[in-house]
Amino acid sequence: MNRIVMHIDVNNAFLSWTAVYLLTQGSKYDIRKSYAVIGGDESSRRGIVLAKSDSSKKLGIITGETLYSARKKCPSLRTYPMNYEFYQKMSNMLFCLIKTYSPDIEIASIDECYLEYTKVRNLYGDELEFAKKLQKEVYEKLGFTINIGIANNKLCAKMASDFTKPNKIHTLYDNEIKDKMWCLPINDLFGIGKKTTEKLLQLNIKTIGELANSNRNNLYKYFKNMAGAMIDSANGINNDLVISEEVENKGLSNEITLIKDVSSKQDIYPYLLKLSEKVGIRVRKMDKYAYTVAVIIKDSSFKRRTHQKKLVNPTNLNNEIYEVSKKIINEMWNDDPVRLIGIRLDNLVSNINYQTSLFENIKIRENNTELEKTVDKLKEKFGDKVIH
DNA sequence: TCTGGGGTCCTAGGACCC
DNA sequence: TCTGGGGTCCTAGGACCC
Repeated sequence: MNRIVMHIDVNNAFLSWTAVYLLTQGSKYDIRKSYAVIGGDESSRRGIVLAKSDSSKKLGIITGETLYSARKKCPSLRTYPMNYEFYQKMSNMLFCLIKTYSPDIEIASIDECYLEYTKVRNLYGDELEFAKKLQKEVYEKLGFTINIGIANNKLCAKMASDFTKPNKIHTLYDNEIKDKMWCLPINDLFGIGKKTTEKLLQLNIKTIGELANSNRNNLYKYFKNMAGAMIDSANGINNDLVISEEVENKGLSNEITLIKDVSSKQDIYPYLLKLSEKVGIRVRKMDKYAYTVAVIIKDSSFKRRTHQKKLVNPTNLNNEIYEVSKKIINEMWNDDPVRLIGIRLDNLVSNINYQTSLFENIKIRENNTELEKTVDKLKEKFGDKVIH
């Protein structure tokens, strides 16, 4: 029997969820039916479109563009702020509902997941009928619409859920790939972004079909090891499994766009301190230690740079992260204006094997970790200001 | 009052070792 | 006396995704 995989995707997730939120707050007005977007805060230089309604989309507004530019396309545009906590709640409710049918789902992001249907087909029958029922149930219980893609593997299911929106179900079985996918422009293929699209167009490869039938050796010259994977994708070939266990993050980062460009060490240090605390809390919560600390900066022309340091002994202490990040910024930065600053922790491990520390030092560090964890809990309970 | 924040994976070069 | 080849680790940057 053929494998059956579904990809389930919330339509305009952030905007739909804010619409649901406003309706539960008694609003009589559904922002999904108007010229609306979810946008960042312009006064703190985060003014971009994060999600848009279908009518905004029809006017050419795209995710990622500035609100300034979106407003030029639609002067009457209404913008709403993010409500991340509520989004997380809606996301959890959606996945819980889907899990009542099968535990075999992979959460791919806050608003999409894969469902391995092969094993439960005996239970629920025809996949198309099942998808219709699921779609209806989600709308009735949670108040928003989803797209469902049905195919014989993850990639094709993902492609299918993206065909037309909203509230649609599409199939892209192996025998439909030529008809339904090969006519699409090359940038519609999952994994092909802006840069690769530009290169492919230069080679006169414009559609997924043209990529599917390209010469492997020829493409190898331009894309190296990527070439084979690209051609396979274009042919709808994909063997990825639906992985239901939650995989732990490989690393974690926090970054912040500054209200104003900063060009002195003294002004950047307080941000580094704040970020050290933020990533510190997160890594301690995971019960992990980081071997690598990286500092990320974005300059006034939006060029990103990173520098990192590998530690002899991994850490999860605010103060150690802060001291290392100060060292890094001093090495990498000569006070040119900076727009964004971030800290990333990588090479996370669960256990510490101290290479150089004496027993007493280990004791002290373990005590510090315990102390900081206690502070984390107090802050969580009573707010940031409880301890100075 | 122009351009977010959080991730993943891959590549290429240099250092170092045998 | 005149330069191989393979492997690993580390670093910086790029591409992509939501």
